[in-house]
Amino acid sequence: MKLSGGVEWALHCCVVLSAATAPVPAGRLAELHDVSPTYLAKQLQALARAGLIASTQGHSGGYSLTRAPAEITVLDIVEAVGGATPAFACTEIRQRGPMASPPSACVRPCAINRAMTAADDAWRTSLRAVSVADLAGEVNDDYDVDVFAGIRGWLSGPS
Amino acid sequence: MKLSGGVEWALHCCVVLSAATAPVPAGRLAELHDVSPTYLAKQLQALARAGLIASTQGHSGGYSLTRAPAEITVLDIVEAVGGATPAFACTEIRQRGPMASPPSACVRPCAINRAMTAADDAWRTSLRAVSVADLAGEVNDDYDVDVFAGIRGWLSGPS
DNA sequence: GTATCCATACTCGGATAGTGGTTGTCCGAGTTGCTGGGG
DNA sequence: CCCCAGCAACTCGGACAACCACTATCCGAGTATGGATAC
Repeated sequence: MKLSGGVEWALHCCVVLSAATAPVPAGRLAELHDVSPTYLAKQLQALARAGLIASTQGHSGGYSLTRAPAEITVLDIVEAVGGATPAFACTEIRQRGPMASPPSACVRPCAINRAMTAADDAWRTSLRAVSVADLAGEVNDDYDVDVFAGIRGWLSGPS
Repeated sequence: MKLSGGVEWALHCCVVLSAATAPVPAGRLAELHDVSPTYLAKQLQALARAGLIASTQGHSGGYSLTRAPAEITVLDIVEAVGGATPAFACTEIRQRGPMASPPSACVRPCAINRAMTAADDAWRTSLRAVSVADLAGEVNDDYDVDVFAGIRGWLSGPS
């Protein structure tokens, strides 16, 4: 039960992108967060494949959000990077072994599967309730200064 | 983002144990569910280490629940087998890189960590709301016959 | 007949290999912006 | 002065290894049962 560490990177990148005014290259994002540039590129590619961010090639290219920050939920990012398959996969144990239930009696998921799926839904619902815009607002509220103004300045700066 | 498959086995075993009247050996549980006996033993050991089930050694020994089925939640089992560490681990990215926040400004968790932790709490709350007794009741309601009477008979039967 | 002892077989428990997925890395394809020359 | 062709540098994208957790397995430690034996 472990979530891919790249999810955290992707979330931070999306928050930064929501404040950027121009496409940001993957290398610049990696430098800003002090993480492996090549591996971060992999996560950004996953986000691009999911349609959350768009890539601009060539000089002064990079990544930018495709939708308004308020229209991108944390769940979108987590599913794009970490995979959308539920954490729990029922293998239908009840249909195996000497006391196996006949398939005709297994029209609905078993009780264990229902409980795990309900928990998974609760998890997803909680993540769906938070948008990138919400995150950005909270980050700014946490500190007294305007963090994103500083980031914007650094992004447009040299090197 | 994948939950250990052994969690499903452990849940089924606990439901079966809630219906058993005598200790059940690990090998018998494995035969009932048609799974690897040695690997299932590992999961049962984890449950025993967590204090959810007790082992009786020697002839006619086996595993049995230590508490009433209503006092054992699904979360207890999931944490015992799959580990109790949260799925999301914040690495404090905000304190790294050229725009790092000073540690003095990081008294509370960052917004991303808060959102992920809230979702994790929702997941755990959902699992905590279901007990082994609830599962057993639902399983019986799903079928017309008394499933556990059959299982009890098979458990006391030969080979 | 009863109590004791012992051999047996059965149980769990931790230490030990194999495998898929996440982590980390690399180089090639494609596009943009700039520069220089020509009209 | 304006336009165009060429170049160079920068960007992403997918294909390629290394490490760790989950999967699967084995053999040793310990104990209750059952029977045989002595009283």
